[in-house]
Amino acid sequence: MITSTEEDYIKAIFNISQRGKKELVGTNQIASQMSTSAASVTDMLRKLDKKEMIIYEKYKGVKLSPLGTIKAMTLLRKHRLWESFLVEKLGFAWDEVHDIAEQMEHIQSTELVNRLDKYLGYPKFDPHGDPIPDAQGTITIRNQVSLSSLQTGDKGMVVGVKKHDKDFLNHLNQVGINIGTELEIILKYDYDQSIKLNINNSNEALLTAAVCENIFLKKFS
Amino acid sequence: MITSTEEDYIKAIFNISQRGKKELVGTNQIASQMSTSAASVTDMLRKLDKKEMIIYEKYKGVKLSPLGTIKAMTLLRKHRLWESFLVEKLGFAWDEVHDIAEQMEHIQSTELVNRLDKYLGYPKFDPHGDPIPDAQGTITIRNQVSLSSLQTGDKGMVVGVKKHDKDFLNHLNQVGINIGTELEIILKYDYDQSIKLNINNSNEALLTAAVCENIFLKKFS
DNA sequence: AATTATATTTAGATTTGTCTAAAAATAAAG
DNA sequence: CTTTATTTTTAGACAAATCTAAATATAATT
Repeated sequence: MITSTEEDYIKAIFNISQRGKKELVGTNQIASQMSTSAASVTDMLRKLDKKEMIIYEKYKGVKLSPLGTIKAMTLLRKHRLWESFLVEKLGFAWDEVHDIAEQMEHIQSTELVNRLDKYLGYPKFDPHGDPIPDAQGTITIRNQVSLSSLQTGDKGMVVGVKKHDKDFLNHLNQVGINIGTELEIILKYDYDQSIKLNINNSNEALLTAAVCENIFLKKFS
Repeated sequence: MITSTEEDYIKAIFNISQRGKKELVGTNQIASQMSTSAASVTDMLRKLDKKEMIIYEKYKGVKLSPLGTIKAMTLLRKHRLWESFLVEKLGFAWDEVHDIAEQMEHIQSTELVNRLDKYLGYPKFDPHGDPIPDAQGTITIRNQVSLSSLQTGDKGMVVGVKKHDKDFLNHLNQVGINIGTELEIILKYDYDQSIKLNINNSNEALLTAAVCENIFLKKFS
């Protein structure tokens, strides 16, 4: 059996290796991601290595084993399906569901996850636009670009966000940006890469480069 | 904060005190209910006493404090709402949901529970016929009698069961008994109190006294 | 009331996950 | 190619929840 804590480490390793370019993940990276000490991480890496969830080489770093990767995909699947449930069925806002889903993803029952998936109509993306792995662990890749990469005159529709914390999502709510929102770049300032844009053909807004980096769009060709 | 383990102890104490006549619950009772040692129970009782969840007197026994009672009702509410969700929305059978709900009841979020309650239409009883406490902890009492107490000729409708384990519920499935099933006592044998009955005005079945004890009915006057 | 039986608690040890501080290995800089 | 800085691991300790075995308290029985 895998404990809830072990699952959290697997998830952290997966997340870090997704966003970084490097093959191996470092002890300190995991420690800061999980707000714990490097020593605790080392202890856990030993344990996960013995359980064959990771490939671990002292002082070098760590990566998920095939078994660990499957575990990570299952956790991602559960997390994103529960987020979808909370938003679609219970009416939560997209900035309220992360912490609850964080608890629900640890519930052990394959049957439960698969029935939930069916009940939700086999969604391909969660409320933040992240792809939901299917029962086989397969993910639907979408043709998306960062808002940062668009230029003056470009148009597109918001399909996802990179950050999931309350503060960031709340800011988007205030500006009027959501999944499905249509954007048109009125002007991109060379000075600081901030972007003035038109939202759903009505409001205007100015976004900093830091915000733009975290918004994904499907570009209208 | 209350840990998941502490919650399990609170639930056990509540359950034992419900089914027994005595005011105080003993250490050994809790130990056997939770499949653990008496020594572990003593340790935990100290802890729960310090947290003012229980009233504990060495060698005498234990009972829930007002705070502990509220905790127990909340857990019951969560457990039964999740069981309802699993059966009503995800299509699980009533004998498959206990273990999953046992995990889900530990999820911390009052908002989640209340939204779930609303989503389910504020049900008063769960799939086993047990009453679901509302947000204030109030329980709807139902006018029910044990099948054991009925006599030849009596009629009634099944509204609940006392045992929730898979084997027992599976047996009822096989016999054709469910919540809502109508029963008529054809004959109650004096010898061993076993009962021959008619199910939904069609099939016949013979139930032992041990089984009858665990079935609750609303008696037709 | 003394003795036996049962129930409960204490003592001491174990496991899991965590910590701080110190040591060792690797990477970076001169 | 040393020296310095950074990263990682080890050593030792702690809190939570558990265990077994031994001691103590309560209940039951003669």
